Amino acid sequence: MARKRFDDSSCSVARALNEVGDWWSLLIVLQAMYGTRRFVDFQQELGIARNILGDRLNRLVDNDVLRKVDVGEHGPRFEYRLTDKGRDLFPVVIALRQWGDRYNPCPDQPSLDLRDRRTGQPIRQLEVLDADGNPVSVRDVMVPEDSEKQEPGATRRA
Amino acid sequence: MARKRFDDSSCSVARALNEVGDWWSLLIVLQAMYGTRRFVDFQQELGIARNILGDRLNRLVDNDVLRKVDVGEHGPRFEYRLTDKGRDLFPVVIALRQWGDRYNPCPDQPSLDLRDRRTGQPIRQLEVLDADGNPVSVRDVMVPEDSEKQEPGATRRA
DNA sequence: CCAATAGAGTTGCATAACGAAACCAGATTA
DNA sequence: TAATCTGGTTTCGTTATGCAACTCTATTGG
Repeated sequence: MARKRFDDSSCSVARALNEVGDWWSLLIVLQAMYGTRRFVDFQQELGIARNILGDRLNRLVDNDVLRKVDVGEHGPRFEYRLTDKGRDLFPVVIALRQWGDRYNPCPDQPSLDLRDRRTGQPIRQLEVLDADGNPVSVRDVMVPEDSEKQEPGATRRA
Repeated sequence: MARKRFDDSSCSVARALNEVGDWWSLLIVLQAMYGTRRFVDFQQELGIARNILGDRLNRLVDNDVLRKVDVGEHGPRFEYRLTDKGRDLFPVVIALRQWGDRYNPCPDQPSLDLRDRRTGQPIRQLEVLDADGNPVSVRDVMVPEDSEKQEPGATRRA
């Protein structure tokens, strides 16, 4: 049977995964953040099969994560560029990178050292904060009583 | 052919996706964060097929994201609980949730209102910050010259 | 004591998704 | 005119996924 989809799920995480939750989509977005824009470049840098790449690019364009731009002055040339929506996946990518660096560091290479281009400062560890700036862990989180109709089980431990 | 794997990829994002990058794993982790612990509960709350659930749970246990605990006082009873590694996926989940809330809000329901249990404060939007606390966007990021051997294309735009 | 029920899976089968390589088509270069 | 480049689509065989049915242990009800 087909993969299950979550377009109509009440859970926004599920809906997000619907768009970028497969094996390749987030890696394509990541590659786009590195500056890759053309079909062949995605194909070579990711080592993805071309049919899959075509399918994923189309889907990302459909979902407004990428924009397909015709830059063909001589011959067919297209570029896939991040939209604002795509660019806003940055925290997701960074969160995954930091998690991967922490728990699955590459044995023979140091972690990628990302820095702010202007200040030269390294990037801080992502933290979930409350409005006052206090760090919030999984266990600290709750859903107010009068708005817990969405997620099954959300009341118990949120 | 089988899905491509990235165990040995130099990219920590790819390695992270290797462990939680499929359709179900992150949703299982999310559900675990809500407090779900038993096989049947995961099955019912997620609507996942039992064989797939079994496979994913095993894989998450293998990867040390979940811990399988035998709580069988009378009859076989197991619980799948988050490890520290699993709990540290919290920022990833929150980042996805905020992205989903922003770009794919549920038409008929408000977004889940997560708050700090103690302070009652809502959770702040995740931001990527540099060491000084300045927000950093995709375009601001770079990789220092002497450490850019890891990711193809990382130099151009990081 | 026997039947029914629950928890935790496993097995079998059909279908959809994936991956590799071949193929196609317009435009450019040699 | 042939070879090449870009951007795909097609074909085909292998996996993965999903559903339903089945297993096995243990508890509960009568």
